[in-house]
Amino acid sequence: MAEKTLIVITGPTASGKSALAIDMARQLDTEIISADSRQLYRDIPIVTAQPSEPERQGIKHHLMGCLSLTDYYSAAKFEEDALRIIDEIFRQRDTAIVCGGSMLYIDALCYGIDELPTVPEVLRNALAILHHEKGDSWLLERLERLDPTTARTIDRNNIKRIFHAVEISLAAGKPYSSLLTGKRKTRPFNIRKIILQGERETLFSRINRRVEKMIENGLIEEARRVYPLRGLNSLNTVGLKELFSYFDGEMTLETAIARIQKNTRVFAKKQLTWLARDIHTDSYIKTEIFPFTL
RNA sequence: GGGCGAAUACCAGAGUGGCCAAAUGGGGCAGACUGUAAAUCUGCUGGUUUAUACCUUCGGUGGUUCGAAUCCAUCUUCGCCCA
Repeated sequence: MAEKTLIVITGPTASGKSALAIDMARQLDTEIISADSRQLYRDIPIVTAQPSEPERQGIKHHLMGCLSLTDYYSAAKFEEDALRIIDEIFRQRDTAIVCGGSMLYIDALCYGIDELPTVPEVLRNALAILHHEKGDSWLLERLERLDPTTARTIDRNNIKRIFHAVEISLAAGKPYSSLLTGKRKTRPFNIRKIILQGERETLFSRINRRVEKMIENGLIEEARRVYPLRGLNSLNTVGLKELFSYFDGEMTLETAIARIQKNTRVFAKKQLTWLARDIHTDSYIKTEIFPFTL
């Protein structure tokens, strides 16, 4: 059996990942798996910059536009889904392509993510109510009792993380920290990672242009359609939340658009920070740097 | 021509004798990240390679004072009002 290779294409938002992936997929006659926590959802193709049918050039795209906005998803699920799809692709071909900018997802796929119990919804809701009633300090106390190790190192202001550590500890019946192995999994295939990089200025102007194009393509209408569901996590997304504020009369359209551009730049910077660390971390994964594509 | 008000760090904007290199917000920069990650959180943002230290800053100049972003005089610019 020939060697199997997974090509992972990543980089900051608007760096041209999708175009490169489609190009490579066509040349290698294979399929694409999206690694993007927002492209997963249908109903929001414009903000998430999902390539249109003609842009896809007949290339099959997995994990894109397949969830409903109310669906729950996670990096662990992504690992599972992506591995399953990759396995299917490898039955026919020697290469598969993963493309996306959700760095946690990509790490989950490349290195694995520790197994944690699924938190029952009843437990999560009950905890949320208690937290709401008793406050942050109560939650921290719970964590100190349930998982002193995590309590010692966790960022005390990051309530979301604290909440998570508590709910996992409760669901597992043991400390959250004890479930973390700190070990990287290896995959039964080669991984070749391609990171798109370029001048910060170039990237920022690409972002600005792309946002303008999204508006032209009907972003406002898209946002308006999902506006009633605005509380959903899937809609806590750059490009939507700003327009929701505009709908609420909190800012002008012009301001909202400027804020989308700014928040997208901030998002891109976070991705770059992640990538910088990624590049400097020892890894058995072969990494190449490519320039932005046109 | 006369009267009043304003001028603060990249921007907006507090501060009205010492606790002020100067609140707060925005913007910018840097970072963390193992189950909602386009999320969530953190640090820095006058200079001096380190600083509980020194230097330079609050429109300009000159004063008062042990001490001034803060008080006085004067000049400049901007806004408002009366002509």
